[in-house]
Amino acid sequence: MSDSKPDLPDRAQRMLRSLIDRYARDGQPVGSRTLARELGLELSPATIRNVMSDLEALGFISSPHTSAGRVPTVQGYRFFVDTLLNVQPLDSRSIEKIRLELSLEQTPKHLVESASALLSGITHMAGVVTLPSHEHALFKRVEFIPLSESRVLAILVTGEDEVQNRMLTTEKQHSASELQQASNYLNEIFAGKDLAEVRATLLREMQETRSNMNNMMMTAIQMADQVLESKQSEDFVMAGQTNLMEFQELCDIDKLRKLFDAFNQKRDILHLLDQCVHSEGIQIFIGEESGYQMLDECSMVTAPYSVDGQIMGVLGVIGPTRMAYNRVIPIVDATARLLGAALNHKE
Amino acid sequence: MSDSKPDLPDRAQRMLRSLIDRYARDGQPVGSRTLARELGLELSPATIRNVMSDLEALGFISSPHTSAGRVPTVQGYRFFVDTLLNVQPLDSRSIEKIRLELSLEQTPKHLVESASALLSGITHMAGVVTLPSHEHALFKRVEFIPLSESRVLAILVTGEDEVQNRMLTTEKQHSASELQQASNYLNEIFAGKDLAEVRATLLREMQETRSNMNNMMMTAIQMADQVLESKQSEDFVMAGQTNLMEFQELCDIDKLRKLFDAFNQKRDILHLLDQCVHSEGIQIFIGEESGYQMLDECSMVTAPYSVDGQIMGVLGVIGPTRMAYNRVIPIVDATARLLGAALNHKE
DNA sequence: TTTGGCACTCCTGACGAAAGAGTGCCAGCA
DNA sequence: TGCTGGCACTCTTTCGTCAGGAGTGCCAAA
Repeated sequence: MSDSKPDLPDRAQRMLRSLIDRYARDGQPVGSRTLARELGLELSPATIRNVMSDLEALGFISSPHTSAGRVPTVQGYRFFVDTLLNVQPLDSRSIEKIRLELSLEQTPKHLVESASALLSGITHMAGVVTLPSHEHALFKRVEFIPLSESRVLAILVTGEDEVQNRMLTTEKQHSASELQQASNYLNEIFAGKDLAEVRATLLREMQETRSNMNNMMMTAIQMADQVLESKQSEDFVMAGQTNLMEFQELCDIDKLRKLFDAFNQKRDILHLLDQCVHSEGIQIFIGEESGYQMLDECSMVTAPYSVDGQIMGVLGVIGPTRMAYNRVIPIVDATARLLGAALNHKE
Repeated sequence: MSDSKPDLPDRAQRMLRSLIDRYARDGQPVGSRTLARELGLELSPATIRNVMSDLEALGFISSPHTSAGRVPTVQGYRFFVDTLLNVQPLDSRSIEKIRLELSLEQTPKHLVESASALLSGITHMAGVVTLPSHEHALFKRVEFIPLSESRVLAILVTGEDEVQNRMLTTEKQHSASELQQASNYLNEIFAGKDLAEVRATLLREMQETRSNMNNMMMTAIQMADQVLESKQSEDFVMAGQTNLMEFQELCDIDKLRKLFDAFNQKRDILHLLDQCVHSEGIQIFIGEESGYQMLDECSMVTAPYSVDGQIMGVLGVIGPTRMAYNRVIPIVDATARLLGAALNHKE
C-alpha cells in the first residue's frame, strides 16, 4: 500500500499528515496531546513527542518556540504534497455546479472571469486565471480599414469570433480598394489556419525573393505581418483577493500590502504563472519556494487549461501555505478541465 | 476679510482650522495644550478649552472619551470644507509634472490609467478615474463584417480613432455587399456627427413610415441602431488602493476588507462617481455622507473632467476623512483639467 | 474675558503572578 | 526495544494592579 519514501516509517507519515491536517484547520501550532487525540490511535502524547522529535530532525516540522506545538515547514509540506497526498477526484455535484456556472458565459473573457470567481468562491481563497492565449487560435478573417494617410485599422477575427483590433502605421498610403484586395487575398489563403502557422508562412514569404510578387501581395503580406507580430501581452484575471484577509497569518498589514501590490502590479504573478504553463498538470509553489518574498506565507496551486490538447493558459488558487491541498488540488484540476471544455464548446 | 459664517467667532474658526490641520498630520485626538502650541497665539490651554467646549456644543468636534483630545466630526469637516477652506492653486512645478506625465500617453485608456496613478502617487491615497464617456464622441465610420448566418461584426470608429467592436445578431441573413452598401450609406450621412445626435436621428427615422425607405436603408438603420444602443457600461480605473493600508484608522482588517470588496465590485463606487458627474466642479463626500458604510472613515474628493466643455467623466481621490483637503483639492482640480486637455490634444 | 489651579476621569504601559500549553528526558514496564 | 507516565522546565498568554500621563471641567481670581 504505502510506497513510502525512503526511511520514513508509516506511523510518522500518518502523524505528519494529521498534523498538517489539523494545522490547516485552525492555524495554531499542534501539540502532542492534540495530535494524539486527532490521530485516534491509542498512543500517548509521550510517544507522539518522540516521533515529532524525529520529524523535526528531518526538517519537516518546527516549533515557533519551546513551549508551542509544532508547525509544518516548507520541506514538510513539500514532502507531504509530493509523496503522501492522495487526492480524490472532485465529487460530481461540485463538478456539475462548476460546469453549469461556466455554461452560462458566452465570451472567453467572461468564461475566464467566471472561472476565477468560482475558484475563489469554492476555495475561499484567491482565484486567478490567465486569459486564453491566442497563439494557436484559428485565423478566420482579417479586414483593413484606412483611417488616415498613414494609419490603417486592422481587424483580426479568430476562432470563435474573437475580435482583435490593431492600429497599423504604414509608410505609403493605401487606397481602400488596395486594402480590400489585400484582405481578400489573405482571407482566401489563410482561412482556418493556425495563427502561428500563418505567421510562419508569412515570414517565409517575406524572406523569399520578392520579384515574383505583385504589389498587392506585398501589401497584404506586410500588413498581415504587422498584425500578427505584436504578440498579445499576457494578462490574468483575479477574484477573491480579499478572502486572504481572513487568515490570521496574513493579517499583518505590511505583508498584506506587499501581497496586494503584487496583485495590482501583475508582473510578478504573471511571471510565476508563466512558469506553470508547460508543467503538464498540477503545479504547486509552497511558501518561499516561489522565490517572491510577498508570497512568503502563501502557496499557489495551478493547472494549465487546454483546448484540443493545445495549452491555452493557466489557472490556480493563491492562499495561505496551510491551505487544504487535498481539497484545493481537485478543485483546481477540475476547473481547468471544465474551463477548457467550456472554451471548446464556444469554439 | 473673513466672510464668517453666522455666529462662529473668528477665533473659534481659526482653532477649528488648526485642530483639523493637526489631526490631519498625525491622526491623534488634539488636546488643549497641543492646540495652544499649534495655534501660536498667546492663549492658555484653559482658554482653548473654553472655545473647544463651544465647538463641541456646535457638533464640530467631539472627544472619543473624557480624557482624550478632540477630533473633528463629519459636521466639523463639512463646515471647514464649505466655509473656511482656502485653496491655493497647485504650484506650477507640480502642474508641469502632471502635464508632462500625461503627455507621454497615447490612448485615452492609457491617459486615464496614468491620471489615476498620478493622483494616487501625489496624494499617497487611492486615485480613481472613470473612463471617458463615448456618448458625445464623434462618429467617424462604421463597418460591418458578416461572420455567420446570423452574426455580424460591427466596428465603430469614433473621434480620434477609438475603435469599438459589437457583435450583432440579425434575423435575416445579409450578404457582404448588402452590408457594404449599408455602411457606405451610414458613413456618408453621419460622418463627423455626434454619436448622441446620430442615435437620435436613427430613432426618428425608425419611427417614420418605412414605406419610402428602400431595403438597403432599412438594413443600415437597423444595424446602426443595434450598434449604438448598447450603451458602453461605465467603468473606472483605480490606483494606489494599497496606500490606504498605511492609515491606522483603516488598519482594522474588517474595514479594510469591506473597502477593498467595494473597490473590486465597482458598483457602489461607480454609483458614487456617477453622482459627481454633473456637479460642475469639485465635489466632496466626507465620511458617512456618502451613504455607503464601507466609506465610513473615508472621504472622496472628485472633479469632472471635460473636453470642449463636454463632461467626459470624473476623477478623484479616496482617502481617510482626515486627509489634507486643502492639498488634495487643488491636485484633483488640476488633474481633471490636465486630463481634459490631454484628451483634447489626442482628439 | 482670560487665566492658573485643582480635582477628576480615562487610557496606557509596565510589572509580576498565575495559568496553560507544550517540551525533553528519564525510568519503568511489557 | 518500544511505549508510557511522570516530572521539571520553558515560554507564552492573561489578568490584575498600579503609576504616570494626558486631558477635561469647573471655579475663583486677575
